[in-house]
Amino acid sequence: MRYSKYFIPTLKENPGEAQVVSHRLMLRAGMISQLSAGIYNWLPLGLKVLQKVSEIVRDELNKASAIEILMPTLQPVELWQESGRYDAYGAEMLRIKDRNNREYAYGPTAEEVVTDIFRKNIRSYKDMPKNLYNIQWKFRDETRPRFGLMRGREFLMKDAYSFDVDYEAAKKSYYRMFTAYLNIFERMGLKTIPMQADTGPIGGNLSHEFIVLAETGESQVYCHKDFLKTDAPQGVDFDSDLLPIYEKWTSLYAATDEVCKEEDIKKEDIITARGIEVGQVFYLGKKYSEKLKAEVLNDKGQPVTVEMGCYGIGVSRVVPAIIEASHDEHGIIWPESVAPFKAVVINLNQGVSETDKVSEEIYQKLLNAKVDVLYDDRNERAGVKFKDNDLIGIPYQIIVGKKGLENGGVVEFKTRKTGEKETLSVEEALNKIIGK
RNA sequence: CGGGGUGUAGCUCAGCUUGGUAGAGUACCUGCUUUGGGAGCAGGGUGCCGUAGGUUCGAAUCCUAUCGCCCCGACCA
Repeated sequence: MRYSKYFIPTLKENPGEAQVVSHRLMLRAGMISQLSAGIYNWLPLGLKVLQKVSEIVRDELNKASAIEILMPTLQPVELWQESGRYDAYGAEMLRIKDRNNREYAYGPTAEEVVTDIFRKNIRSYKDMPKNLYNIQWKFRDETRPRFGLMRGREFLMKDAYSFDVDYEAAKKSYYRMFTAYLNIFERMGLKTIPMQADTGPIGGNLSHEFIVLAETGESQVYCHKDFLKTDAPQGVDFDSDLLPIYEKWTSLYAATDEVCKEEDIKKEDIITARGIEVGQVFYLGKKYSEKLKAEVLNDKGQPVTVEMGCYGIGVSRVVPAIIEASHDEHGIIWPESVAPFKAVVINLNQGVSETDKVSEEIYQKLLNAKVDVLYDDRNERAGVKFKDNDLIGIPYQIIVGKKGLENGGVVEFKTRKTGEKETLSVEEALNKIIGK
């Protein structure tokens, strides 16, 4: 992509409305712009990151045998009346009437709709288990939206729902999602810790919040220090017994400020940190299947009400969470897996035939190698280009300048994360990118 | 929803106390110079001073209402 033909409206100054670092940086990097309270436009750079995050979620869920569907944003309120949540959900649910005065909800979540899909299509235990998910815009009419996308009213959420014939099977579904979540966040370059969460009226202990550790996180969390050196499992066979993985990750202490106990957090090896919740897994039992009569016949030919679980990831919230966990005073530092571009070619002397020629050549070779590359071909001074590119945080910069070309035909290879600059030949610089 | 703040140029903000021609920096446009860390000089204002009433000879400024946005709290992916 040529920067001169693209659309990245960066800001030199901090917008007044943004207080938290991720919000400020997303606005300044031209990723998003605010349309209304808690409602944002996704500009090209922001959209690319959102898509990369979505793709990782999708890929890992598919590996765990979840099946993607797409449910509408608008849901007839009759389903909510049937589940009993029409009144319970309150003012957070945005209600809309159509021209025939029929009432709809802009879905804040989709238990009712997905259960309806299940009950209308699945009749036998032989067709179980099933895990259906979608990545769809949700709306919750928060009384006070804040922190940019971290707590907007409209947000992109991945919500998965498992259906099993009995509790034992439901637990296995839970472990599958639990394990998939470890992999998902690891791939995004995030240090995430599952923490025991409140299960409310359902009871039991099968609910975990996935908390990203970030110095500027919104809430105080406590966890065993060994979590810092625990890596997500690799190459998991999702048909195997996942209980050991689950136990490994839940045996160590981890709790948010809301649920922790005074005596626990004072123990040795427990560290204090800041965190952001990016996902939650939850065993639902028969809460919705009972109300909505989602039943199948078991192997004895008897009808049983199915066991459900729900599993959310705030996809649009993950983006600022990554920024909170990965930035410096110059701007964003994207982990490679979610970066809007893998590399940027910065031509410091646009219009000078030699630098134009070499920059163009590097750009074309990277394109040919299927590298998602940005070419900063703007007619701007070097300083502007350095500042903008550090701000938008693309992992690798290949800097092409007159000086280097005259001085042995070299370019600079800069790693955004470390700030390290290496002087390399064009060939070497290309290999650094293509080889990765 | 309780408490506080704020709305003036694309952005950051001054002007309001004490009413009298709409401002600065930056961005943007033109020209010349410059060209490796947000350049210099010269020229250009792009504005329903959130909106609606009111007071006044005269309102960005005072009064009333209303809307938007931000922050703290309660609440939450």
